Amino acid sequence: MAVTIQDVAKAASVSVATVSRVVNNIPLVSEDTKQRVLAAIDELGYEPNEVARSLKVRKTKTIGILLDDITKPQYTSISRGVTDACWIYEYNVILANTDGDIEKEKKYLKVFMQKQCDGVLVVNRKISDELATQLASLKVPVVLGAVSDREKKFANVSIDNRKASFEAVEYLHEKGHNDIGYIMGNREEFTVCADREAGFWQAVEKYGLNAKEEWCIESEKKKLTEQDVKEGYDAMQKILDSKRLPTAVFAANDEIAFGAMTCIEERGLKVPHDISIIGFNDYWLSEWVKPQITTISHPMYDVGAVCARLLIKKIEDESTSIDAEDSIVIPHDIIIRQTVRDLND
Amino acid sequence: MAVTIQDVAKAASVSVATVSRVVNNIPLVSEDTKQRVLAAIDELGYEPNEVARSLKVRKTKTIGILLDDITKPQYTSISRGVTDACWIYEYNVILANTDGDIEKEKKYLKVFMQKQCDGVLVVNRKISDELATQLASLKVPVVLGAVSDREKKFANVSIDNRKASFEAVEYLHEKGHNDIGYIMGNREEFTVCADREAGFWQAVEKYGLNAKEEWCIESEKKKLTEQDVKEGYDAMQKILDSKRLPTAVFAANDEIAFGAMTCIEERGLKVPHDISIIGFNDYWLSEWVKPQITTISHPMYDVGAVCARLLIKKIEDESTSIDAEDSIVIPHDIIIRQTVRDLND
DNA sequence: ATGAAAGCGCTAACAA
DNA sequence: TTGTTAGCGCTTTCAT
Repeated sequence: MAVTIQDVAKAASVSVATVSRVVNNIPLVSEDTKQRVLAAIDELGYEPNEVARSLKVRKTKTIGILLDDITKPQYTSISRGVTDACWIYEYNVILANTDGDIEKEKKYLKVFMQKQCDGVLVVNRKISDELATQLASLKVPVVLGAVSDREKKFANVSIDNRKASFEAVEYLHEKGHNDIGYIMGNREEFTVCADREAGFWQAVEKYGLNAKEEWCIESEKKKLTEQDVKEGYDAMQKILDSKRLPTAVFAANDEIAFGAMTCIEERGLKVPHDISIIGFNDYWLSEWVKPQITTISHPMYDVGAVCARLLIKKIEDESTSIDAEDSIVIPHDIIIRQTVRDLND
Repeated sequence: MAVTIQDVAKAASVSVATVSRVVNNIPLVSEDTKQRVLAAIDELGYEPNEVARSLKVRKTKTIGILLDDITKPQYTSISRGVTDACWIYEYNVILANTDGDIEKEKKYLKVFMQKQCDGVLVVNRKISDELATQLASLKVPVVLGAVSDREKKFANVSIDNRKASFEAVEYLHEKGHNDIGYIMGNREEFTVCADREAGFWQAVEKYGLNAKEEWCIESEKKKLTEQDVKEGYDAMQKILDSKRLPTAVFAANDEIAFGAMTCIEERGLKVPHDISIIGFNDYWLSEWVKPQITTISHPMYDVGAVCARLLIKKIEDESTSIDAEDSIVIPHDIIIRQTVRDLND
């Protein structure tokens, strides 16, 4: 049987109220009794029972995080950012992998509520309408990480994917590329892909680029578990089968870019001599493969940390405004390495 | 104000005890009242307050997991295995990244206890004596994942690292390699490295191999955040600077192997023609780089899942035996690919 | 400055 | 089969 506040009170010959005061650093306790209580706490090895405290104060100092799959590098970094920020504010995080399965999402959300989480973070490939409905019905703050809902009802923190990919294509254009393609994840399933695709087409239009249909491959894949590298490899096969080739291809992420490059080399072509590649996310691998991949940075750790901070702020401010006005945009960068050839030379 | 069991009782015109019975599926409730209660629950949207329940039953159905850094691929997979297993048994996991910092470890352990976690999982590069002391003083079950403590006091689940690396070297020997080296993580800081090194020397001794001192590089690095690839690259530089070269090098993990291979190629040598490489862990990358890396599989997902299962078993069995008798060994395999040359041909 | 006491939402004897 | 009631360990008025 663990030692309780009662035991401490008895040992220090004070009331439980007094012990509670010293534990919570509430003034109004004479230095003398405070020391007596502290001594008793120390001697008995008393640890406050957070469960009892939570029940009383109706706050658990824990947040739930709904995550597609922590195994995907992007999500891993985000989760690290989240836990680090929570560590600072003394919150705990309950982790839930859902694989984008709405049933799991609902179940976990229910658990979060039963466990009286103070808020929930969602880091998903996309926010389905059904999930949005669920989230809207919660009585605690919600923040989305690296994703946004269709209706923009929830606060989210993310980079500007549309703008970033616009800039990537603009960069390609500056380097003299006018025949370009892309390899994208499934637009319906991955919100970031829809955004990145939009930016792509926006740049194509603005600069009058030539993006033939057979150079633009959108993945069918729905599941997150399939290997992105393989996907990039397969997509590039298709692109290389077309009669004319693009001079550059924009990949939705670096793993896809890597797979695409592998395919290109296997077919006896050279990157960037024959085809230029630009990736996305700046995965550590990109610096180590040959040639090093030119890409867009995506500071996921920051996304996670800012996410958590925003959520905690909402929790503690009791500001019930669960709308996108609080959304935060994290800056990105273009990382120039070796996979884009300058055609102007 | 959330709806409580009281509200439901009132709405269904029964006592709270009855409501509690139907919520917890305790028989002895007439079908008739049961339906009335269920209807009331449904209508009011009642969700049981787990915090109150936990306080009463002295079980929280949550476990704490102390993790070095979830960002490292090995640990990521383990954590996924853990959460998946917990999902099945309806446990929740509170995640703590400690970076191997004893202060953080102590702090988090304290939090785990205050939150009344039912058990704790430790997935660290090593169990320091101080951490072992802390763990031993807990009144809840402890299980170690992919690591063991010096005194083997705690149950752990892991592959047999010593045996696996013995087999790796044995394989090298079978292929005609007698001049071999290794690139290892710091033995003091990483328990697996100490084990893998032991297996290495055991094989060297058994087969009378030649493992020159300058071919055996042990990393100085203490921090987990430094890039393994870079480490492998730098270590290989040193090896290639020696007067005579080994015919094969055993790398402590695939990232190190990859870095080493990069270095070898940059110096104008070929893998496996000039130097063979064998890695460890079977990281996804190994199948995609050229040449594909021969390696030892390390099913971390399984380690995590089994870990969690064992911990939950201990929790629910109330079996207070916190000793290594419960330890579980996960099987490994050697994955033959393209980086080991057969010198017998 | 300190204590008494009510109660957070739930479970589990015990009674009826 | 159902209800009454006493806590679980803590915080927080309200008295003193």
